[in-house]
Amino acid sequence: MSTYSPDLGADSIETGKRNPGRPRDDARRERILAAALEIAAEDPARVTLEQIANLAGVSRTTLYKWWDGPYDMVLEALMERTEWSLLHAEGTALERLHDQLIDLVGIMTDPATEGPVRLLASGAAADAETRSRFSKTWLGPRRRVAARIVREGIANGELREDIDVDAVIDTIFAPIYERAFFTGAPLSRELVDTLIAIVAPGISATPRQQ
Amino acid sequence: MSTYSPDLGADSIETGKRNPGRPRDDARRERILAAALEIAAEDPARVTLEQIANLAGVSRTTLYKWWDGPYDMVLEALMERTEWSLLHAEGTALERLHDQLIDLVGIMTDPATEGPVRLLASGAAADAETRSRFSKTWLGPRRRVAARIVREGIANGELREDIDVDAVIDTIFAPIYERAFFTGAPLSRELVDTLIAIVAPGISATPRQQ
DNA sequence: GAATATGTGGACACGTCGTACAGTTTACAT
DNA sequence: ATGTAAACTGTACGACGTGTCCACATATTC
Repeated sequence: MSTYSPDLGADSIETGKRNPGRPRDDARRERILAAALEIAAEDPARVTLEQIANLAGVSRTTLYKWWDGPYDMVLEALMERTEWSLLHAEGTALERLHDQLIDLVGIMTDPATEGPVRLLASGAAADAETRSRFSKTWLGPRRRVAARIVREGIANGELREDIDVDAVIDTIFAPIYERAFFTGAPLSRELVDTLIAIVAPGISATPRQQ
Repeated sequence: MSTYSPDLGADSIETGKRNPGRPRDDARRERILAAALEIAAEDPARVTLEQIANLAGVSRTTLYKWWDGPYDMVLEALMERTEWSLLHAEGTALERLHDQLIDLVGIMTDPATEGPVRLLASGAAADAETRSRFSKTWLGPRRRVAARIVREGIANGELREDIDVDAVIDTIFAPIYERAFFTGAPLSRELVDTLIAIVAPGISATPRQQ
């Protein structure tokens, strides 16, 4: 039900008015999200409402009030801790795509975020509704940044005009996910270099000859 | 524990001897695998030992004897029904890779196999041991076929000598899986064409100019 | 103090899991 | 025929997570 819940029960900034009743304890909320993320990082199989409630020192009932379930909590927690990866740097389109891939490799390599993302992906693969949630919330923002980079590259003549933006993004991002989720093959900066090198000639307006 | 169990309890071909005791009922085994696959296709959330046992008209105890759990059964059943996709056709390396991609799209589009593969992928993303099982049993054979095609392409001068075979395979296969499992974006022959077109200039020995 | 919303803790029925065990069925061997 | 061995059945059990309910305590506003 809740997706983000930014400042529920807290002051309404515009009106300066408070809702009647006991306000939501924000420290509690953060403890809960931290607990969910920590358990997801250590052992995805142990991500359960009971375990999260225990680790956060909170009643299980409270979790039901604010979240749909463990998936919901991990998604919300992860989003807050990976906002940094949505900033885009300077340079050519290929360089900026390269940087974004490096960020993704960083997330999938960091023990604190690797497990949680795996858990989310697992849910997405299994259930259609969860899949659209994962797609919208996790993949969406990243794909939008990449799409913007590609379109700017097309506009300034660096990239070909006739490329399929979505397919290009798939081509460079999907291998990272496949390795992390399915093959278990290592992720590295070299891999990112290689992926970009494979795709570059096919999307550059003036393909390099060699 | 069991991965394939080809002819346990049946005649040992070499010796012509039978193990003592009641032989395994093969019809029963097939009913069980069919049931597992059918439920996985219809509703992955309902893939449970009890449901499979009921649909197959079999005792739950029997399932424990031969398989580790539902995952095991679906994997075994799916492998038997997708053997056809491991045959490789004729043509240039790019054409053969194209055909293999089409086969994969076929599997991920067929309602009978789409759900099961999703279930397997979901388990792989969540658990390390399951991941290596999925990688070895499902992805492995497909990647080996693709790797062979790429290496032959290199050998006969169609493809560049300095390409990273694994990375190339990732680049064209991973987008199919990402769409099926995560974004929910449609799979089509056109997508396969597009993917090949993006990668082709980067791996061809004599890149096409346009 | 009254009203209101958050948070607690215990209880319940439900479903799945993994294991155990006694009993039956089906084959082979003598 | 009788015995042996392994497949298969049916049932039961404890453990665990889920989802929901309810009475009660706590914090804040009006």
